[in-house]
Amino acid sequence: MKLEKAAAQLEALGNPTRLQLYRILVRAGDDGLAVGSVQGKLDIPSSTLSHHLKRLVDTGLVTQERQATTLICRANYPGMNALIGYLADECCADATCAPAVGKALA
Amino acid sequence: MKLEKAAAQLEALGNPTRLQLYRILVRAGDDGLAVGSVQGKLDIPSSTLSHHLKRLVDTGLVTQERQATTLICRANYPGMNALIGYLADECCADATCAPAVGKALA
DNA sequence: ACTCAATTTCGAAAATTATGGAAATAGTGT
DNA sequence: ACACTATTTCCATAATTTTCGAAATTGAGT
Repeated sequence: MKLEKAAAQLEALGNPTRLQLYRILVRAGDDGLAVGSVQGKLDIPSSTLSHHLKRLVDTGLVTQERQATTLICRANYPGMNALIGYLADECCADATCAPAVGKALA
Repeated sequence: MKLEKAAAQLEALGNPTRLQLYRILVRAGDDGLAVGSVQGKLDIPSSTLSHHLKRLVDTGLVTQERQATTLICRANYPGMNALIGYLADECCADATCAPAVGKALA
């Protein structure tokens, strides 16, 4: 993973609304969630939500799939895993940070 | 870790210059690096660097320690580990993403 | 073609961030 | 106190991000 891409993903997650949005999608699991359903949970105008969602999609952290008129959104786990891997690599490049990663695994 | 704090840390890392800066500090290891040395590696004005550095310190990703006139900066591994743990927890809350975390461990 | 529902794009205002030169500060030695 | 170096703060400007109402679009059904 290139630094530029990692930075873009980190920036995408580095906004409380978007991080919350991402959390909601993670918790929705493989079924995903329609944009409208997410809007109900976040209670923000649809155009604002659409912009945030686009950011997450553009950076590869969320995928979308059409089902009739609704758009199903899903957290893109491989994308997140790549990011976590990048951070862990950066972090572990010189020091031992296995404990925390181990905790995440458990 | 609270969502707000995680978002602040992610935002701090979500800027190419700051991510690069953090990388440099990680690679410097436990000895840390003086602000001036970092400046030499990044080649940006000192005031700009100081602003970015402050962001990383404020969010708990970097620590500083005075040594005579120079300020030694160090990557704060526990801070990063907590962030990685948070992301992993969010990610793993509903799906299995052990493979990537395992990879980070290896 | 028309209508309805879901979602995005447009356009514009407010807020925040990024950048860096110049001045101020802090620390050490003389 | 003075000089010197390292770093930060002050200040302003440019750029980007956030926000959201209104209009446009997309897709399905009639």
